[in-house]
Amino acid sequence: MSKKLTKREVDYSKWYNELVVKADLAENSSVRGCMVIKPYGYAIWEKMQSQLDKMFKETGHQNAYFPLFVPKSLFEAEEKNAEGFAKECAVVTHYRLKNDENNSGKLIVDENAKLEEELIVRPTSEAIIWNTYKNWIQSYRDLPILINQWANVVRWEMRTRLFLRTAEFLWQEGHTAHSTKDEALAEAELMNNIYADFAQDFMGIPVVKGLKSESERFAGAEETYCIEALMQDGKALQAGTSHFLGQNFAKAFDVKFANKEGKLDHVWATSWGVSTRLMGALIMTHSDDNGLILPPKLAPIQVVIIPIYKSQEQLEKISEKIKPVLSELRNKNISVLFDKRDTHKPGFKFNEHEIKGVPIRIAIGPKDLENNTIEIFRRDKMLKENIPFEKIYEKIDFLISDIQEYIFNKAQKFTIENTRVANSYDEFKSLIKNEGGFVSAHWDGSSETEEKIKKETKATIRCIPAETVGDKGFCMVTNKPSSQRVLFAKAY
RNA sequence: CGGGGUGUAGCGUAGCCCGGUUAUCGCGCCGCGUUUGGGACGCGGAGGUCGCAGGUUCGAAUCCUGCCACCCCGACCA
Repeated sequence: MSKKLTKREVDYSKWYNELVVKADLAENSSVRGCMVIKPYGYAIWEKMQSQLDKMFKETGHQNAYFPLFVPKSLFEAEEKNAEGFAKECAVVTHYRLKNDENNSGKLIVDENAKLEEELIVRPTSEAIIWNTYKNWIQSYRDLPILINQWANVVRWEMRTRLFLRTAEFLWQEGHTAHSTKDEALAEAELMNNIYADFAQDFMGIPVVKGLKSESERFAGAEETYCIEALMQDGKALQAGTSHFLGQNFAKAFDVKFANKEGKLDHVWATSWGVSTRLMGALIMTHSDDNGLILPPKLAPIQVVIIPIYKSQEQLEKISEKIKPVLSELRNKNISVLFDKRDTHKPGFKFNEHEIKGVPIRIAIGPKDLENNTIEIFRRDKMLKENIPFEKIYEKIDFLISDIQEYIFNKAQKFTIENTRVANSYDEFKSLIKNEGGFVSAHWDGSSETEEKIKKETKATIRCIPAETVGDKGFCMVTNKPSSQRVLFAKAY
C-alpha cells in the first residue's frame, strides 16, 4: 500500500476514489451503485445541512416531508418531467414475498401480491408534492408556500461514482408556490444565489452562476439557474440547480388560486436542490496528494491536539496543560479533538488527520512543556511552526479564517486560470482537447449547434453566465449572431 | 445495452498462458517485549467457499460454458 496518494502517477478518478476511501468518508455498498456514508463523511454532510438549513430559514422557508413512493399516475402527470426521468426510475410492483416451494430457505415474489398501480421510488418529488399542494392552495392568501424537504432520492444511473452519481443520494429539495411569475422567478434566482454563497463562503468552492441551455435544463422547467464549479482535473461539475417551473406543474395537477380580483389562475412554481454531490465537489476542489483539505467552517474537527509523551506521567502533565485550552476553544465554538489514544504513535496520528483534512493540528510534548511552547500546523499549506503557549488562541483564530480564505483563493485562482476564451471553433477544439477547463465562446443559441459541439468535442454548455450578458458576437460554429458568450467544458 | 479489463484473507496482490505438495507476498489484525517530536521494530500467531453455478479431468485458483459483481471507454445522465 502506498503511503502517499499519488495523483500524478494514477488517473484522477482513481486518485479521487482512493482519497474518498482513505479519508474515511464513504465506500461502495453491496447494493448496486449505492454508497455507505461513513461517520466522518456524514459529519461533514451534517455541517452542510445545518448551514443550508439556516440559510433557508433566514429566507422564510420551512421544512416538511413527503412520501418516498410516487404512484405512476401522478408521476406521469407532468409529461416532460416524466419523460426526462422515466429511464432511471426504480419501480415497486409487488408488496409481498413468499417461500419458494422448489428451493427451501429462499424467497420469491408473490405474484398474487401485484400492485394495481406501480409505485415509483422518487427520483425527485415535484409530482407528489404538487399533488399535495393542490389541496393546500385556494386563495392568494395561501401563497407563497416556501417548503424544503431533506430526503433521499433514487436515480437508476447506468454508471455510478461515489458522491458524484450514486443510485441513491441524499439531498434537499425546495418546492415553492407563488401567485406571480415575477415572484417565482425571483425565488429561483434567490435560491441559486444562496447556493453560490454557500459553496463559496462556506465550502470554499468558487462557482460560476448562470442559466442552463435548453437541452441541459431540468425536465419540466422553463428556466434552470445553476452553479458550476471547476475541478482540479479541468472537468466541470454541476454543483446546484434552481428551477423556475412556470405554471407547468400547476397545470398538470390543476392547482389554481383565486387572486385579489377573484379570478382563478394557475400557481407559479420553483424547485431547487443540492445533494451529497457537493461532497464530491469538496473532495475534487481542495484535496492534494496528502489527502483531504477541509475548509475550517465545514470541518467536523477544526483543531486536533496530539500529545507526545513517553510515560503516563508526561501524558498527565500535558493533559493538565491542555485542559483549559479545550474548554476555552469549546466556549468559542471551535471543535477540538484531544487525540490521546495510546494505541497509535504521534506520527501515525499526524498522518491520519492530514488525510482527513483537519485544518489545524497542535502537537505538544516534553520539550514544549519545558519551553512553554506548542507546535502548530496548518493542513492547507502543510506548514508548521513553534509558538509561545499564550499565543495559541490568537493563532487559532487567525488560522481558522486564513485557511478558509486561502483555500478559496487558491481554488478561485485555478478556476480563473483555467477559464479561457475561444474566438474560433478550431481554437475551441484545441482548448477543450489540450487544456480542459472552462472555455468561453459565442454560440448561436440553438440546440442543434450545441449538440454538434457535444458530439465533436464532448464539451457541453455548462452555464450561460450572468456576467457575460450583453457581450455580443457571432457563433463560432455557424457564424450566426450570438447574444453573449457561454461557458463550455467537459463535465462529470 | 456495446467494447475492454478485473474478481484470490479486512485492503492491495503473486500464481492462471503451460492443471499436480500445505495457495505467494505486503499492509492491516491479535499476543509479548522494546519503542513514542512525522505512517516504529523484533519475535510469535490468527485469518481463505481462490466471485457464483455447472462441466472436462485421477486431480481445477489454473482449462471450458453460463451467470453475477465491480472498474474504464462509449451510449445515457439536472
